[in-house]
Amino acid sequence: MPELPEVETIARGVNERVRGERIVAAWFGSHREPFKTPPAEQAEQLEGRVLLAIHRTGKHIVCELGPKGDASFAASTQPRGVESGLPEAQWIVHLGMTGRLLVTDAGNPVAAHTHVRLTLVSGRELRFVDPRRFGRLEWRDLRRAAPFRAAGREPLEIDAEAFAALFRERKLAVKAALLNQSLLTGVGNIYADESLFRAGIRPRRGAGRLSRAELERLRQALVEVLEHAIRLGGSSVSDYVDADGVKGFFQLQHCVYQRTGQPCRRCGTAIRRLLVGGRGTHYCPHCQH
DNA sequence: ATATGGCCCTGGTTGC
DNA sequence: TGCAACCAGGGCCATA
Repeated sequence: MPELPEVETIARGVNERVRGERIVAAWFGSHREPFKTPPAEQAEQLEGRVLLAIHRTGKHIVCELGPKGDASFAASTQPRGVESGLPEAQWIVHLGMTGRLLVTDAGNPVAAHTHVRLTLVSGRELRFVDPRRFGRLEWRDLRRAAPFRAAGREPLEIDAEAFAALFRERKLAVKAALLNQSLLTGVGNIYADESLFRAGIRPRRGAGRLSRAELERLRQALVEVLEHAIRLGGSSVSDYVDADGVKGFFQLQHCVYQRTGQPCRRCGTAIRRLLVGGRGTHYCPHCQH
């Protein structure tokens, strides 16, 4: 399930590969996809624009797009990477649980559940594949709307004071608070469990009942876990792969996530599993208090 | 206002 | 061996 480190890895990979390329054709295959913008409008708008940059905000991939140009003409006259200028629109991709954004040669076989194919000047394609269709695709015209902003704060940027304020007075479990995207953006089930383990805090503790020291431990644990995972290319559980189809390696570092019954790496106690806010939750009963 | 639980959707795993 | 029930959970929505 792509969370902040996986989305960061994918956004970086896609950016390196397609930045500066012009989209010459856009194909949207499924009309059952919960598109935030009608698929026909997205396809029509994407065609002819240059991908200026691709980056991550929370769990969202934001593609910055230049003004419309003549796709067929541009193909032969615009060297790759020379385009500049301010973005005129954004294409927002949320991968949901099983979404993938892949860069591939146009001739390569099209995987099942491929919902979008963007043909690029170079002959390659940017493809959106999502078996469970929990992903979301949105078009934003920057001439009429503000740039995309996630509701919650970035865990890698928030300072100790603001972090503590997010949890103050809250009655819900600290794990549920970590997963709430309107508080923090980008944290999902894996990194919530792993950061709580690293901070030594039980997932069912009330968010508002944590001491200031515990909250600061949690914030630091979150930063360390997320940055470590980014360095390793994310966690490959289920079928996650990056823009090149390469797996990440952080799953090998997991201390608690999906390790129910296995010995804690620190103390040897069997890892326990329970349900918090309807999500499978893993913790060490000895190391976490 | 905050918090909770159901729903969507498919593939992999489990159980009979 | 085969097939059905079950589980995975991010975000959104209705409800308390």
